[in-house]
Amino acid sequence: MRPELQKMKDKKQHIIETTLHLFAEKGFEGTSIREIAEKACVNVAMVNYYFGSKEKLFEKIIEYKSFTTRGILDEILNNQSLNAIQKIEEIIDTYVQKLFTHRTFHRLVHQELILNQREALQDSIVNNMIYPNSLIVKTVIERGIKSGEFKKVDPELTIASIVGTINQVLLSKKSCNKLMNKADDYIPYDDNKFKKRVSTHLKNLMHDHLLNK
Amino acid sequence: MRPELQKMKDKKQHIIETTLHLFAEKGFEGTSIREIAEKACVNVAMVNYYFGSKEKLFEKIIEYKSFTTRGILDEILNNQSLNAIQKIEEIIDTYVQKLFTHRTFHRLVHQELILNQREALQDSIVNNMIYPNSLIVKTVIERGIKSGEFKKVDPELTIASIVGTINQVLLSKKSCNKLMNKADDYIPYDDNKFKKRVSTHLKNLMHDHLLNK
DNA sequence: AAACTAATTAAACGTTTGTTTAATTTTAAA
DNA sequence: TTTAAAATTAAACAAACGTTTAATTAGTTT
Repeated sequence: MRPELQKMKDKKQHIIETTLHLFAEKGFEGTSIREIAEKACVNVAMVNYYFGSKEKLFEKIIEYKSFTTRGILDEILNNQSLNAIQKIEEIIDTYVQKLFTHRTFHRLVHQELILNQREALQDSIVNNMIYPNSLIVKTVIERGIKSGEFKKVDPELTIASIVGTINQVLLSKKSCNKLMNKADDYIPYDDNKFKKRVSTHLKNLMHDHLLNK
Repeated sequence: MRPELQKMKDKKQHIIETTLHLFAEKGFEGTSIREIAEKACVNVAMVNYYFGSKEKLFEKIIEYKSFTTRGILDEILNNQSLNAIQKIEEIIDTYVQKLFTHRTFHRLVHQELILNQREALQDSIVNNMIYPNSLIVKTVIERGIKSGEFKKVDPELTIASIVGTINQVLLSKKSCNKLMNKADDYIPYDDNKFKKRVSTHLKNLMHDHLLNK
């Protein structure tokens, strides 16, 4: 029973990965189960056999993928050897790294947030993914303000500026390339120099904005 | 023929407005023509009679709505009585005002950018809406740098920070309220105090980031 | 008032959708 | 090797989809 169960898990994961990319490219409603089955090389019925329904498959994707993206920020928050601005820098590096690497998943999450469908799923995204992370960053900023290391900024909107900048760049390859004066076929997200450029900009921005001078 | 044509135009506009909200809430594929017809109180066939197809209706919405959101930034750029940082402040006010007011439309645009469907439409959005505006802001920043009023920042990513911050807040009511510690039924986008808060934060951020001290 | 065009309708078109069924094959345990 | 459960399949399901048709009503022009 063991190796069989393993195979099933592989197949389930394979369907999840395939569907993630299809959903991110074409949207939930824009992707048919037959399309998923074809691209994942499984029978149409297998999707419902494994996941129950298209919507439950969606929820499984969010659940499965958000599990892999958690818990790194906590370490930064509690790292005693870093001062406030160093923590912010670490947070920026972490966000850039994570969001760039898992950009397909984050596109899907954004799609789901923008739409007013599937309220439970939206709640789960906000409460389990977005809010806990924001809270950690907010704590870092507020402690920095309290200790006098930071100016009295707007903590919540400062977070929005960090995450929003990255999201703006990840939004679409086409709009990113146009803004950056790159060729249409350039893939900025695989370019480490570009990643570095984004995190450098954000660190400069936060230095200017947060530090008392 | 005059009043009849007028009536038709009203009906077309009415369908456009109705569809805009449906598309923004449920997505293009998630909205059926029958739903549109019902909500707009017209016969199902009228949509195809007026617009030819669902996709052409989509293009008309983008075309119609982007026409109403153009040409304000040019005035700021060419206003001789403003210095560079004052122009940035005006740009921030304009962006906050415009994006908050037309947030339904901008959600739709973002959806379309995030998806890799309908390439022509995406091109049109990038080339006719996003790029021209970015170019103006970029020019303001670059002139500010040249004149010594601004530090040598990354112009493109500074734009991403301005627009990205606003978009982050506009992304979803739920995530915005959670981040801002507001009640679930609070509508931040209709609250002028919140609008003011966003533009104040952005002006502070840009002061810190751009100005030579 | 007649003639013509545009607007509107209900009904039907063929596809595609997500899902289910029932039969078959594969797999692991007895 | 038999047996029972799990995995896989092709086929079918009703419902919903975007779109078209053909008939009717409304409006304008002559």
